[in-house]
Amino acid sequence: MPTDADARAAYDAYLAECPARQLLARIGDKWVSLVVNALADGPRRYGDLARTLVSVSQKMLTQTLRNLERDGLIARTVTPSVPVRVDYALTPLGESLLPLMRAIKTWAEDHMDDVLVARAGYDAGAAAG
Amino acid sequence: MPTDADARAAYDAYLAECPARQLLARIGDKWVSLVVNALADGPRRYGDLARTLVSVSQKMLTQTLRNLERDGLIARTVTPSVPVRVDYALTPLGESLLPLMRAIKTWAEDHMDDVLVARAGYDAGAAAG
DNA sequence: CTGCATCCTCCCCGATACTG
DNA sequence: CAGTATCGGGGAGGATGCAG
Repeated sequence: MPTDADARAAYDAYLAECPARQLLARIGDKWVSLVVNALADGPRRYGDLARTLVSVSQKMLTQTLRNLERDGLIARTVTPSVPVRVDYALTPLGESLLPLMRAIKTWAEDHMDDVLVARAGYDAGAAAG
Repeated sequence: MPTDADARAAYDAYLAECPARQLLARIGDKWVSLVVNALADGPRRYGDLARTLVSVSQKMLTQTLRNLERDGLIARTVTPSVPVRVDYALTPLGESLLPLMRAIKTWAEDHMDDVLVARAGYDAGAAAG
């Protein structure tokens, strides 16, 4: 009768369904925030995004775009010319995320210095003994 | 002259310093949000947190707490009794994070259903061809 | 130009055992 | 009670090659 394991499984299941956790898992992803921000000003082509997010690998960019498309946050438009042209744009749902991203940016700009100071102090203390 | 590699390194360095990215990396961490929420109502003991976040391993809980302490978001208080008692509490800086967490939760509750619908539709379309 | 498949590496995290 | 140290599996992610 592994009550412990049961409780853990139940909690894991709960976490997997928790909307806030799902959202955090999404936007916490390294490339998601960057892609969303890159699309904030309007649609962009795949290659354009790749050039903007210089250090993203092709694999991760595609994977990120697919996930965002799957979640209805961005729309993918294929223009069957030669060569093919693909545009990505924020959907209304994706745009509704922008204020939240701005709030996050604002907090970061307001308080990240404090965090850095705390971090430096903690490391100094650890180094000193 | 690998201009490409240079650009990537520069961009990586930029990202590493970007406050918003640092914040996202923090709160995007699976256990950080849960610990912060668990401490929102007041100080808690280590064992108490472990029991609340049922499925967290000792290692990850300690690691998460250390990181949050290092960043000045939570305070660690040791009471040298026998056995030792350790309390964790949000600092003012950590508390300033709560409105942001609430905003995230709000967005999630307002829009996560849409995301789930989009996801189901996408998967259905993929399955159907 | 856009994107998928494969291989391969690294590191995150869980499990376990031990300490003050 | 509150950690630290160590080992090993698994998954994330980069590099490369190929396709439409």
